[in-house]
Amino acid sequence: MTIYDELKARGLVAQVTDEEEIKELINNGKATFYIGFDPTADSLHVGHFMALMLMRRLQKAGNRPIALIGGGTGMVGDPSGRSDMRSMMTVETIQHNCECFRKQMSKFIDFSEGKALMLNNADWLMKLNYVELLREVGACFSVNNMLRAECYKQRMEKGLSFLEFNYMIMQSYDFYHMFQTVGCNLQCGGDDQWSNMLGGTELIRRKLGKDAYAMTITLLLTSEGKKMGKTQKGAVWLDPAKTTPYEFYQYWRNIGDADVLKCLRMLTDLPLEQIDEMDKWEGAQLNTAKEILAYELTKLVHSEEEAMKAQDAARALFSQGGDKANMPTTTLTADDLADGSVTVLDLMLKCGLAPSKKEARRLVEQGGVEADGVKVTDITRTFAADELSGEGIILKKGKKVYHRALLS
RNA sequence: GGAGGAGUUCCCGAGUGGCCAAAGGGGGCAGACUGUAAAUCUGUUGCGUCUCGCUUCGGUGGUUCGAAUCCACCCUCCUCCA
Repeated sequence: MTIYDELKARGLVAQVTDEEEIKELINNGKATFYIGFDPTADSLHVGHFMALMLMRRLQKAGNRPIALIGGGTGMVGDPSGRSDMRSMMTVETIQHNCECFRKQMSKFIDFSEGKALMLNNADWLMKLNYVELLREVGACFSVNNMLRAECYKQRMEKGLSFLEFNYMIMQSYDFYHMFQTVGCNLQCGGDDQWSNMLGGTELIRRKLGKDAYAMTITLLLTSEGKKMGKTQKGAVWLDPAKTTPYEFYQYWRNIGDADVLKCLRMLTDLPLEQIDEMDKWEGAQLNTAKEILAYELTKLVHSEEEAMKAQDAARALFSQGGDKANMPTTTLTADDLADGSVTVLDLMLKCGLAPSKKEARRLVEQGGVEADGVKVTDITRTFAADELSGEGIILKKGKKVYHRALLS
Protein backbone atom coordinates (compact mmCIF):
# COMPACT_ATOMS: atom_id res chain seq x y z
CA MET A 1 0.00 0.00 0.00
CA THR A 2 1.37 3.41 -0.88
CA ILE A 3 1.76 6.02 1.76
CA TYR A 4 -0.94 8.16 0.21
CA ASP A 5 -3.39 5.28 0.19
CA GLU A 6 -2.53 4.53 3.76
CA LEU A 7 -3.14 8.11 4.87
CA LYS A 8 -6.40 8.03 3.01
CA ALA A 9 -7.40 4.69 4.51
CA ARG A 10 -6.65 5.98 7.97
CA GLY A 11 -8.98 8.86 7.34
CA LEU A 12 -6.27 11.45 7.68
CA VAL A 13 -6.62 13.26 4.39
CA ALA A 14 -9.25 15.98 4.40
CA GLN A 15 -8.60 18.21 1.40
CA VAL A 16 -5.93 18.31 -1.26
CA THR A 17 -5.16 20.82 -3.99
CA ASP A 18 -4.19 18.25 -6.59
CA GLU A 19 -4.57 14.63 -5.67
CA GLU A 20 -2.57 13.15 -8.53
CA GLU A 21 0.41 15.43 -8.04
CA ILE A 22 0.48 14.97 -4.31
CA LYS A 23 0.29 11.19 -4.67
CA GLU A 24 3.17 11.31 -7.06
CA LEU A 25 5.21 13.46 -4.70
CA ILE A 26 4.76 11.69 -1.43
CA ASN A 27 4.64 8.14 -2.73
CA ASN A 28 8.02 8.65 -4.28
CA GLY A 29 9.58 10.54 -1.43
CA LYS A 30 9.86 13.69 -3.46
CA ALA A 31 8.04 15.98 -1.11
CA THR A 32 9.62 18.54 1.13
CA PHE A 33 6.65 19.46 3.21
CA TYR A 34 6.03 21.72 6.11
CA ILE A 35 3.63 21.95 8.99
CA GLY A 36 3.43 25.05 11.12
CA PHE A 37 3.23 25.12 14.89
CA ASP A 38 2.26 28.22 16.80
CA PRO A 39 4.29 28.52 19.98
CA THR A 40 1.34 29.40 22.20
CA ALA A 41 2.43 27.20 25.11
CA ASP A 42 5.60 25.60 26.42
CA SER A 43 4.53 22.12 25.40
CA LEU A 44 2.84 20.46 22.48
CA HIS A 45 -0.48 18.84 23.18
CA VAL A 46 -2.72 16.16 21.78
CA GLY A 47 -3.96 18.57 19.14
CA HIS A 48 -0.46 18.61 17.65
CA PHE A 49 -0.01 14.91 17.95
CA MET A 50 -1.68 14.01 14.71
CA ALA A 51 0.50 16.45 12.85
CA LEU A 52 3.58 14.90 14.42
CA MET A 53 2.48 11.43 13.41
CA LEU A 54 1.82 12.62 9.89
CA MET A 55 5.30 14.04 9.67
CA ARG A 56 6.69 10.82 10.98
CA ARG A 57 4.79 8.70 8.49
CA LEU A 58 5.74 10.89 5.58
CA GLN A 59 9.34 10.93 6.68
CA LYS A 60 9.41 7.15 6.84
CA ALA A 61 8.17 7.15 3.27
CA GLY A 62 11.24 9.12 2.31
CA ASN A 63 9.91 12.63 2.36
CA ARG A 64 11.59 15.52 4.08
CA PRO A 65 9.60 17.24 6.82
CA ILE A 66 9.99 20.81 7.92
CA ALA A 67 8.66 21.71 11.31
CA LEU A 68 8.00 25.38 11.11
CA ILE A 69 7.82 27.11 14.42
CA GLY A 70 5.68 30.19 14.21
CA GLY A 71 7.92 32.51 16.14
CA GLY A 72 6.91 35.29 13.80
CA THR A 73 3.31 34.40 13.12
CA GLY A 74 2.91 33.71 16.82
CA MET A 75 3.38 37.41 17.34
CA VAL A 76 0.17 37.92 15.43
CA GLY A 77 -2.08 35.00 16.24
CA ASP A 78 -4.23 32.94 13.95
CA PRO A 79 -7.87 33.98 14.02
CA SER A 80 -9.09 30.69 12.52
CA GLY A 81 -11.45 28.93 14.81
CA ARG A 82 -11.15 31.53 17.48
CA SER A 83 -14.04 33.61 18.60
CA ASP A 84 -11.94 36.13 20.39
CA MET A 85 -8.58 37.73 19.95
CA ARG A 86 -5.59 35.90 21.23
CA SER A 87 -3.65 37.67 23.89
CA MET A 88 -0.28 38.75 22.64
CA MET A 89 2.80 37.04 23.97
CA THR A 90 6.11 38.55 24.78
CA VAL A 91 9.11 37.82 22.62
CA GLU A 92 10.81 35.97 25.48
CA THR A 93 7.87 33.65 26.03
CA ILE A 94 7.72 32.80 22.35
CA GLN A 95 11.40 32.09 22.32
CA HIS A 96 11.14 29.80 25.31
CA ASN A 97 8.21 27.91 23.81
CA CYS A 98 10.08 27.36 20.57
CA GLU A 99 12.86 25.68 22.48
CA CYS A 100 10.46 23.36 24.25
CA PHE A 101 8.82 22.37 20.97
CA ARG A 102 12.13 21.48 19.46
CA LYS A 103 12.87 19.01 22.21
CA GLN A 104 9.51 17.32 22.04
CA MET A 105 9.46 17.02 18.30
CA SER A 106 12.76 15.27 18.03
CA LYS A 107 11.05 12.33 19.67
CA PHE A 108 8.90 11.79 16.61
CA ILE A 109 10.98 13.12 13.81
CA ASP A 110 14.54 12.33 12.86
CA PHE A 111 16.37 15.60 12.47
CA SER A 112 19.76 14.06 11.88
CA GLU A 113 21.74 14.63 8.70
CA GLY A 114 19.23 17.08 7.29
CA LYS A 115 16.51 14.43 7.10
CA ALA A 116 14.21 16.98 8.58
CA LEU A 117 14.42 20.67 9.20
CA MET A 118 13.23 22.85 11.93
CA LEU A 119 12.80 26.46 11.00
CA ASN A 120 11.45 29.48 12.73
CA ASN A 121 9.60 31.94 10.60
CA ALA A 122 10.72 34.75 12.85
CA ASP A 123 14.00 34.43 10.98
CA TRP A 124 12.51 35.92 7.86
CA LEU A 125 9.28 37.52 8.95
CA MET A 126 10.90 39.82 11.46
CA LYS A 127 13.17 41.27 8.83
CA LEU A 128 10.41 42.24 6.49
CA ASN A 129 9.91 45.83 5.69
CA TYR A 130 6.32 46.93 5.52
CA VAL A 131 6.41 48.84 2.28
CA GLU A 132 8.56 46.27 0.55
CA LEU A 133 6.26 43.50 1.64
CA LEU A 134 3.25 45.38 0.36
CA ARG A 135 4.92 45.86 -2.98
CA GLU A 136 6.20 42.33 -3.16
CA VAL A 137 3.21 40.30 -2.14
CA GLY A 138 0.43 42.71 -1.24
CA ALA A 139 -0.69 42.93 -4.82
CA CYS A 140 -1.18 39.18 -4.97
CA PHE A 141 -3.92 39.12 -2.39
CA SER A 142 -7.48 40.06 -3.06
CA VAL A 143 -9.18 41.40 0.02
CA ASN A 144 -12.48 40.35 -1.49
CA ASN A 145 -11.26 36.78 -1.65
CA MET A 146 -9.76 36.84 1.77
CA LEU A 147 -12.99 38.03 3.29
CA ARG A 148 -14.75 35.15 1.64
CA ALA A 149 -12.40 32.68 3.32
CA GLU A 150 -14.15 30.58 5.91
CA CYS A 151 -11.73 31.42 8.67
CA TYR A 152 -12.46 35.12 8.43
CA LYS A 153 -16.15 34.78 7.72
CA GLN A 154 -16.83 33.56 11.21
CA ARG A 155 -15.01 36.52 12.58
CA MET A 156 -16.78 39.15 10.55
CA GLU A 157 -19.57 39.33 13.06
CA LYS A 158 -17.42 39.37 16.15
CA GLY A 159 -14.85 41.73 14.78
CA LEU A 160 -11.45 41.04 13.35
CA SER A 161 -8.42 43.21 13.88
CA PHE A 162 -6.08 44.16 11.09
CA LEU A 163 -3.35 42.37 12.99
CA GLU A 164 -5.12 39.05 12.72
CA PHE A 165 -6.26 39.72 9.21
CA ASN A 166 -2.62 39.63 8.18
CA TYR A 167 -2.09 36.15 9.48
CA MET A 168 -2.97 34.60 6.14
CA ILE A 169 -0.48 36.79 4.35
CA MET A 170 2.29 35.86 6.74
CA GLN A 171 1.54 32.18 6.46
CA SER A 172 1.43 32.43 2.70
CA TYR A 173 4.71 34.24 2.75
CA ASP A 174 6.24 31.42 4.79
CA PHE A 175 5.39 28.90 2.13
CA TYR A 176 6.59 31.23 -0.61
CA HIS A 177 9.85 31.81 1.23
CA MET A 178 10.54 28.14 1.95
CA PHE A 179 9.55 27.14 -1.55
CA GLN A 180 12.43 29.22 -2.79
CA THR A 181 15.00 28.68 -0.08
CA VAL A 182 14.62 25.01 0.84
CA GLY A 183 12.51 23.64 -1.97
CA CYS A 184 9.41 23.15 0.11
CA ASN A 185 6.69 22.02 -2.26
CA LEU A 186 3.90 20.86 0.00
CA GLN A 187 2.17 22.31 2.99
CA CYS A 188 0.24 20.17 5.40
CA GLY A 189 -1.91 21.25 8.28
CA GLY A 190 -5.21 20.96 10.04
CA ASP A 191 -8.32 21.33 7.98
CA ASP A 192 -9.00 24.69 9.60
CA GLN A 193 -5.87 25.95 7.89
CA TRP A 194 -7.16 25.30 4.40
CA SER A 195 -7.73 28.88 3.38
CA ASN A 196 -4.40 30.04 4.78
CA MET A 197 -2.66 27.25 2.92
CA LEU A 198 -4.34 28.09 -0.34
CA GLY A 199 -3.06 31.61 0.11
CA GLY A 200 0.44 30.18 -0.06
CA THR A 201 0.00 28.07 -3.17
CA GLU A 202 -1.71 31.00 -4.83
CA LEU A 203 1.11 33.34 -3.95
CA ILE A 204 3.72 30.96 -5.33
CA ARG A 205 1.76 30.56 -8.52
CA ARG A 206 1.39 34.28 -9.01
CA LYS A 207 4.89 35.30 -8.06
CA LEU A 208 6.86 32.43 -9.51
CA GLY A 209 4.48 30.81 -11.92
CA LYS A 210 5.16 27.48 -10.26
CA ASP A 211 2.98 24.91 -8.60
CA ALA A 212 3.07 24.07 -4.94
CA TYR A 213 0.58 21.88 -3.15
CA ALA A 214 -1.43 21.76 0.00
CA MET A 215 -3.00 18.93 1.92
CA THR A 216 -5.06 19.17 5.05
CA ILE A 217 -5.59 16.50 7.63
CA THR A 218 -8.93 15.80 9.19
CA LEU A 219 -9.41 17.58 12.45
CA LEU A 220 -9.69 15.12 15.25
CA LEU A 221 -13.04 15.83 16.83
CA THR A 222 -14.94 13.85 19.39
CA SER A 223 -18.29 12.42 18.41
CA GLU A 224 -19.76 15.45 20.15
CA GLY A 225 -17.93 17.72 17.77
CA LYS A 226 -15.45 19.06 20.25
CA LYS A 227 -11.75 19.22 19.70
CA MET A 228 -10.06 16.07 20.90
CA GLY A 229 -7.59 16.50 23.69
CA LYS A 230 -9.39 19.15 25.65
CA THR A 231 -10.47 18.41 29.15
CA GLN A 232 -11.97 20.58 31.82
CA LYS A 233 -8.50 21.14 33.18
CA GLY A 234 -7.28 22.24 29.77
CA ALA A 235 -5.30 20.52 27.08
CA VAL A 236 -3.82 17.05 27.35
CA TRP A 237 -0.11 17.77 27.07
CA LEU A 238 2.66 15.65 25.69
CA ASP A 239 5.03 16.88 28.37
CA PRO A 240 4.98 14.35 31.25
CA ALA A 241 5.49 17.18 33.70
CA LYS A 242 2.24 18.78 32.59
CA THR A 243 0.16 15.67 31.97
CA THR A 244 1.48 12.55 33.64
CA PRO A 245 1.69 9.36 31.58
CA TYR A 246 -1.01 7.91 33.81
CA GLU A 247 -3.37 10.80 33.12
CA PHE A 248 -2.49 10.63 29.48
CA TYR A 249 -3.32 6.94 29.43
CA GLN A 250 -6.57 7.53 31.26
CA TYR A 251 -7.61 10.20 28.82
CA TRP A 252 -7.59 7.69 25.99
CA ARG A 253 -8.88 4.87 28.11
CA ASN A 254 -12.02 6.93 28.81
CA ILE A 255 -12.72 7.92 25.27
CA GLY A 256 -16.24 7.51 23.90
CA ASP A 257 -17.22 4.29 22.09
CA ALA A 258 -17.86 6.20 18.91
CA ASP A 259 -14.35 7.57 18.80
CA VAL A 260 -12.11 4.60 19.52
CA LEU A 261 -11.74 3.19 16.07
CA LYS A 262 -11.25 6.59 14.51
CA CYS A 263 -8.44 7.30 16.96
CA LEU A 264 -6.79 3.96 16.44
CA ARG A 265 -6.74 4.55 12.71
CA MET A 266 -5.62 8.12 12.79
CA LEU A 267 -3.19 8.12 15.66
CA THR A 268 -1.57 4.75 16.11
CA ASP A 269 0.88 2.80 14.00
CA LEU A 270 -1.10 -0.38 14.29
CA PRO A 271 -1.62 -2.16 10.96
CA LEU A 272 -4.92 -1.38 9.31
CA GLU A 273 -5.88 -5.04 9.12
CA GLN A 274 -5.68 -5.30 12.87
CA ILE A 275 -7.78 -2.20 13.30
CA ASP A 276 -10.37 -3.42 10.82
CA GLU A 277 -10.65 -6.53 12.92
CA MET A 278 -11.46 -4.45 15.99
CA ASP A 279 -14.04 -2.56 13.99
CA LYS A 280 -16.28 -5.61 14.35
CA TRP A 281 -16.21 -5.39 18.10
CA GLU A 282 -19.21 -4.15 19.97
CA GLY A 283 -20.39 -3.23 23.40
CA ALA A 284 -18.17 -3.99 26.32
CA GLN A 285 -15.60 -5.52 24.02
CA LEU A 286 -14.73 -2.03 22.94
CA ASN A 287 -13.12 -1.64 26.31
CA THR A 288 -10.31 -3.78 25.04
CA ALA A 289 -9.93 -1.51 22.04
CA LYS A 290 -9.73 1.47 24.35
CA GLU A 291 -7.07 -0.24 26.36
CA ILE A 292 -5.06 -0.90 23.23
CA LEU A 293 -5.47 2.68 22.10
CA ALA A 294 -4.38 4.07 25.44
CA TYR A 295 -1.41 1.74 25.58
CA GLU A 296 -0.23 2.44 22.05
CA LEU A 297 -0.47 6.18 22.39
CA THR A 298 1.23 6.28 25.75
CA LYS A 299 3.99 4.19 24.24
CA LEU A 300 4.41 6.54 21.33
CA VAL A 301 4.40 9.72 23.34
CA HIS A 302 6.21 8.56 26.45
CA SER A 303 7.77 5.12 26.29
CA GLU A 304 6.95 1.46 26.35
CA GLU A 305 7.92 1.37 29.98
CA GLU A 306 5.62 4.24 30.92
CA ALA A 307 2.82 2.66 28.95
CA MET A 308 3.22 -0.58 30.86
CA LYS A 309 3.26 1.22 34.15
CA ALA A 310 0.16 3.19 33.36
CA GLN A 311 -1.63 0.11 32.19
CA ASP A 312 -0.67 -1.90 35.25
CA ALA A 313 -1.73 0.88 37.55
CA ALA A 314 -5.06 1.27 35.79
CA ARG A 315 -5.77 -2.46 35.74
CA ALA A 316 -4.87 -2.84 39.37
CA LEU A 317 -7.05 0.03 40.47
CA PHE A 318 -10.10 -0.76 38.43
CA SER A 319 -10.14 -4.45 39.20
CA GLN A 320 -9.32 -4.30 42.87
CA GLY A 321 -5.98 -5.17 44.28
CA GLY A 322 -3.92 -2.06 44.21
CA ASP A 323 -0.59 -1.58 42.60
CA LYS A 324 0.27 1.51 44.50
CA ALA A 325 3.56 2.07 42.81
CA ASN A 326 2.46 3.90 39.69
CA MET A 327 -0.30 6.00 41.06
CA PRO A 328 -0.18 9.78 41.31
CA THR A 329 1.20 10.34 44.76
CA THR A 330 1.45 13.21 47.16
CA THR A 331 4.03 12.99 49.88
CA LEU A 332 3.22 14.85 53.03
CA THR A 333 5.61 16.02 55.67
CA ALA A 334 5.15 16.42 59.38
CA ASP A 335 4.30 20.07 58.73
CA ASP A 336 1.13 19.01 56.97
CA LEU A 337 -0.18 17.39 60.10
CA ALA A 338 -1.88 19.12 62.97
CA ASP A 339 -1.64 17.30 66.27
CA GLY A 340 -0.38 14.22 64.49
CA SER A 341 -3.24 13.86 62.02
CA VAL A 342 -5.01 15.41 59.03
CA THR A 343 -8.67 15.71 58.23
CA VAL A 344 -10.03 14.19 55.01
CA LEU A 345 -10.84 17.64 53.75
CA ASP A 346 -7.34 18.92 54.25
CA LEU A 347 -5.88 15.79 52.80
CA MET A 348 -7.94 16.07 49.65
CA LEU A 349 -6.90 19.65 49.30
CA LYS A 350 -3.23 18.79 49.63
CA CYS A 351 -3.54 16.01 47.09
CA GLY A 352 -5.23 18.30 44.62
CA LEU A 353 -8.39 16.22 44.60
CA ALA A 354 -10.42 19.29 45.47
CA PRO A 355 -9.71 22.95 44.75
CA SER A 356 -11.23 24.15 48.02
CA LYS A 357 -12.34 22.81 51.32
CA LYS A 358 -15.90 23.53 50.46
CA GLU A 359 -15.61 21.38 47.36
CA ALA A 360 -13.94 18.60 49.35
CA ARG A 361 -16.72 18.71 51.84
CA ARG A 362 -19.35 18.49 49.13
CA LEU A 363 -17.65 15.46 47.67
CA VAL A 364 -17.64 13.68 51.00
CA GLU A 365 -21.25 14.62 51.70
CA GLN A 366 -22.33 13.33 48.32
CA GLY A 367 -20.56 10.04 48.89
CA GLY A 368 -17.87 10.58 46.29
CA VAL A 369 -14.83 9.84 48.41
CA GLU A 370 -13.24 6.57 49.45
CA ALA A 371 -10.14 5.94 51.52
CA ASP A 372 -8.54 2.52 51.05
CA GLY A 373 -11.74 1.21 49.56
CA VAL A 374 -14.00 2.41 52.37
CA LYS A 375 -16.46 5.17 51.72
CA VAL A 376 -15.81 8.25 53.81
CA THR A 377 -19.09 9.47 55.23
CA ASP A 378 -17.95 11.77 57.97
CA ILE A 379 -16.49 15.13 57.03
CA THR A 380 -14.62 15.27 60.29
CA ARG A 381 -12.79 12.00 59.60
CA THR A 382 -9.10 12.32 60.30
CA PHE A 383 -6.09 10.24 59.39
CA ALA A 384 -3.41 9.69 61.94
CA ALA A 385 0.29 9.69 61.13
CA ASP A 386 0.61 5.92 61.35
CA GLU A 387 -2.18 5.40 58.82
CA LEU A 388 -0.31 7.54 56.35
CA SER A 389 3.13 6.10 56.82
CA GLY A 390 4.44 3.09 54.95
CA GLU A 391 2.18 2.30 52.00
CA GLY A 392 0.09 5.39 52.58
CA ILE A 393 -3.58 5.76 51.91
CA ILE A 394 -5.33 5.46 48.59
CA LEU A 395 -7.94 8.11 48.14
CA LYS A 396 -10.53 7.71 45.45
CA LYS A 397 -12.55 10.61 44.18
CA GLY A 398 -15.58 9.73 42.16
CA LYS A 399 -15.37 6.65 40.03
CA LYS A 400 -11.93 6.89 38.61
CA VAL A 401 -9.63 9.41 40.17
CA TYR A 402 -7.12 7.69 42.39
CA HIS A 403 -4.45 9.35 44.42
CA ARG A 404 -2.06 8.06 47.02
CA ALA A 405 -1.12 10.08 50.04
CA LEU A 406 1.73 9.10 52.27
CA LEU A 407 3.88 10.55 54.96
CA SER A 408 7.55 10.93 54.33
C1' G B 1 -13.74 62.64 14.89
C1' G B 2 -19.56 62.39 15.84
C1' A B 3 -24.07 59.53 17.65
C1' G B 4 -25.79 55.39 20.18
C1' G B 5 -25.22 50.44 22.77
C1' A B 6 -22.72 46.90 25.80
C1' G B 7 -19.17 44.80 29.69
C1' U B 8 -22.67 40.07 35.49
C1' U B 9 -19.95 34.16 38.51
C1' C B 10 -16.30 28.61 33.99
C1' C B 11 -19.55 30.10 29.31
C1' C B 12 -24.27 32.12 27.49
C1' G B 13 -27.64 35.14 29.82
C1' A B 14 -31.58 37.44 33.54
C1' G B 15 -31.33 41.12 37.29
C1' U B 16 -31.65 48.30 36.90
C1' G B 17 -31.51 50.64 45.29
C1' G B 18 -32.49 46.25 50.37
C1' C B 19 -36.22 39.79 49.77
C1' C B 20 -28.94 39.08 45.57
C1' A B 21 -23.69 34.72 46.38
C1' A B 22 -27.24 36.94 42.14
C1' A B 23 -33.06 33.46 37.88
C1' G B 24 -32.62 30.16 33.64
C1' G B 25 -29.63 27.32 30.29
C1' G B 26 -24.90 25.11 28.95
C1' G B 27 -20.61 23.02 30.91
C1' G B 28 -18.20 20.79 35.29
C1' C B 29 -18.31 17.66 39.66
C1' A B 30 -20.75 13.80 42.57
C1' G B 31 -24.76 9.85 43.20
C1' A B 32 -27.97 5.90 40.72
C1' C B 33 -27.74 2.78 36.30
C1' U B 34 -23.37 0.67 33.40
C1' G B 35 -18.49 -1.54 30.37
C1' U B 36 -13.24 3.23 33.55
C1' A B 37 -18.40 4.33 27.25
C1' A B 38 -22.95 6.91 25.78
C1' A B 39 -27.95 8.12 27.08
C1' U B 40 -31.16 8.99 31.23
C1' C B 41 -32.59 10.44 36.22
C1' U B 42 -31.02 12.93 41.08
C1' G B 43 -27.98 16.25 43.81
C1' U B 44 -24.43 20.06 43.51
C1' U B 45 -21.64 24.14 41.35
C1' G B 46 -17.52 31.73 45.07
C1' C B 47 -14.55 31.07 49.82
C1' G B 48 -14.11 30.20 55.13
C1' U B 49 -13.25 28.86 61.72
C1' C B 50 -20.39 27.20 57.72
C1' U B 51 -27.67 28.48 61.36
C1' C B 52 -22.66 33.14 60.84
C1' G B 53 -18.87 35.88 58.30
C1' C B 54 -15.87 37.36 53.97
C1' U B 55 -14.90 38.36 48.71
C1' U B 56 -17.46 38.80 43.73
C1' C B 57 -21.32 41.79 38.69
C1' G B 58 -14.95 45.94 33.39
C1' G B 59 -11.53 49.70 36.67
C1' U B 60 -11.17 53.83 40.18
C1' G B 61 -13.54 57.18 43.19
C1' G B 62 -18.38 59.11 45.02
C1' U B 63 -23.86 59.39 46.68
C1' U B 64 -26.68 56.32 50.34
C1' C B 65 -28.24 53.44 56.66
C1' G B 66 -27.68 50.05 52.28
C1' A B 67 -25.02 49.69 45.33
C1' A B 68 -24.42 44.49 40.30
C1' U B 69 -28.29 48.36 40.26
C1' C B 70 -27.58 55.74 41.10
C1' C B 71 -23.40 59.66 39.85
C1' A B 72 -18.24 61.02 37.89
C1' C B 73 -13.97 59.75 35.42
C1' C B 74 -11.26 55.88 32.96
C1' C B 75 -10.59 51.15 30.12
C1' U B 76 -12.44 47.56 26.51
C1' C B 77 -15.81 45.93 22.79
C1' C B 78 -19.99 46.47 19.29
C1' U B 79 -23.36 49.28 15.80
C1' C B 80 -24.38 53.53 12.73
C1' C B 81 -22.26 58.18 10.56
C1' A B 82 -17.41 60.47 8.73
